[in-house]
Amino acid sequence: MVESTIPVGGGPNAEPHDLVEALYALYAQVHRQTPREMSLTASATLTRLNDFGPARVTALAELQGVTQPSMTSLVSSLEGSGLVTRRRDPADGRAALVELTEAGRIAVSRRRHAQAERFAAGIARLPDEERERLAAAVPALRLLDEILRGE
Amino acid sequence: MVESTIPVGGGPNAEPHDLVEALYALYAQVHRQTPREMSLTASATLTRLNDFGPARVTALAELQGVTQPSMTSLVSSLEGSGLVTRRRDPADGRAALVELTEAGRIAVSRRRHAQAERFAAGIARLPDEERERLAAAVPALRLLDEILRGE
DNA sequence: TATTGTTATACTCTATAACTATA
DNA sequence: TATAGTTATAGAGTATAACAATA
Repeated sequence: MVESTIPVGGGPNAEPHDLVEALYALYAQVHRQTPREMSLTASATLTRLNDFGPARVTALAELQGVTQPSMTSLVSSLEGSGLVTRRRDPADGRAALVELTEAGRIAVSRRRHAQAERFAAGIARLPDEERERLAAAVPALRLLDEILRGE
Repeated sequence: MVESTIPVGGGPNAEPHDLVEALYALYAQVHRQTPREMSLTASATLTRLNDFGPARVTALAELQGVTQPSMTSLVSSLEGSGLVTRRRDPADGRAALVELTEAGRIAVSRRRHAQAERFAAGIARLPDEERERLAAAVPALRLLDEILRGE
């Protein structure tokens, strides 16, 4: 069994299985308690555009793990809502650069605000020690995401 | 801005929104990279039935954050696949008790195994220090889930 | 009447296949 | 030919509304 032969690391009982289950449960909780104004892919795409600037449809599709046609459809929808714009890439006439509008930036900020508020309440109720461990693990969570994306 | 006024805790830059986004991104990634024999709700429902035994449609719907008709539809589909059975609750003629079959238990076990395997490969590539921090945060993730559930 | 569950219907998200435009 | 993107179409998952059966 993989669960019992590949320990996560320093934790006495923590195994990949435990981490997956914990993430699973917490993710489901987050998903349920966050107002669903838009899909996970939509908000992740807006966040990406906000943090890293304009990107091509193909790049966004790959980053979010959806197909090109799906991303085209999403971008069209976001464009219709005024959250992003499309413009031609001057360097390549085939490519479309997707860029966040001011309304898009506001939407990202508001969503972050709402999530932070919702979760800050729960996080505040954690024992100090656990809260610190959680904060310390955030970079590892991001790194793991990158690793899994790259493979 | 909430992001700058409500720190998670000991981390220098970690904020609630960082944690939420890291969780979202990471779980979405894991979910995408796990063979999609079934939906998130479906596997969560099977896992629940596996770990806690038979349950009513209403209870399952609430736990997964979907409507009763959606859960009815899912249960019918799982029943068609032979993963669960429906039976009448002897104590209440209106209620249907949903129960995992042997095939269902095998499916849960196999999915857990596949996720752990996929995840373990990524975890193994983390620097030792980050891997240890991740393992140390597992109890906090669980605790946070409980807190958010209870609120 | 209230509760449990189902059926009917529609909308959103995503996928595959076929197509257009540019390199 | 290969790449970037779109259009066309279909399937899965979920929601709301209306209904049936039981308490």
